[in-house]
Amino acid sequence: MSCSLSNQEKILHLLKGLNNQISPKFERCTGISASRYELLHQLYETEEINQSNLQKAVNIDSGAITRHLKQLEANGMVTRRRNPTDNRVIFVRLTSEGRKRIVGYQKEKMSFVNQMLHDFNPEELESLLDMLKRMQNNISEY
Amino acid sequence: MSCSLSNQEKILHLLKGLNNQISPKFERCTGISASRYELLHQLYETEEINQSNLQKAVNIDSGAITRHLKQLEANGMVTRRRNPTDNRVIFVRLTSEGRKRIVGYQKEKMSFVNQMLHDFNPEELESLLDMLKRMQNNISEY
DNA sequence: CTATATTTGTTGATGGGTCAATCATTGTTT
DNA sequence: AAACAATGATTGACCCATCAACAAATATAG
Repeated sequence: MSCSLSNQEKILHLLKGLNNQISPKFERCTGISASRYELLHQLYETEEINQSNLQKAVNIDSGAITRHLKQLEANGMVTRRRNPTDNRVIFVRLTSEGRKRIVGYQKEKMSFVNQMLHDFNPEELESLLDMLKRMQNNISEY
Repeated sequence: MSCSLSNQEKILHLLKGLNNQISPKFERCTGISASRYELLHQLYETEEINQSNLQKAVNIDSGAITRHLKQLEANGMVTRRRNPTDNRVIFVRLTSEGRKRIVGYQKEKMSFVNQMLHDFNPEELESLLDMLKRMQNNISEY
């Protein structure tokens, strides 16, 4: 990119490019997409959860949540059942197969993220975390 | 996301979530997608350029470059012509209409990015830039 | 009790990226 | 000159997100 860009513009450009690199490399490294991984990870930590809360945790569209879960269900990684006391709600849980598979994904994911941040010290990690949160907060208000 | 995540994992989650927020909001704010904007901006700064160099500047797949340019061409924003001395190469330039429109996009884009980073001081901007570059470099080697 | 509002989840359409295969053209090697 | 390699661009397939519309169920207001 041209030198005529401000730092703010460069930051935007880098965020976009970084994400475009992360997506396919994460999937190649771990064998699963980032959103699928997050869904499974959330289910690993919570015995059972409804789709609405999963959606809030993973932070993507509810339509996308449904599609992911349907495919994970077809793959035998999760099960879904309707809440008998509120038929709007669908509960989701990991199958034992899913519980087994998440362990390998976690290792690969840690490997990937540690590589990405291998030369960051703890202060930098805290600082980066803070800045990312602030940016997210700043554009939430848009 | 659960408190059981390390800072590295939180950073990855935030990067992903941030980008998912930036994409639609950038487009809503400016009226054009981020990649289209970058393509047009690159053409604004260079009288004429081939697609291969555009692809390097904007950092997306050459197939995506072709698709974007074909639509921009259909919209009357750019023109494309084959290099008479090397028939593999296609040159692209902004039309006068495109040149006119980019100005408005630039203003809106600056508005968007200034909002996103409104509470960052110059040291933080430099620091963030440096960290994003290092992450990009770290995963390039993956 | 009825009407209205809200919530949860589903589906279709769309846009944007990657991956891979392909074609045409040019460059390099033998 | 011919064979092979590399380059630039195109296209198809696929994945993933958003947006919007919708249906069913529950909650709330009157």
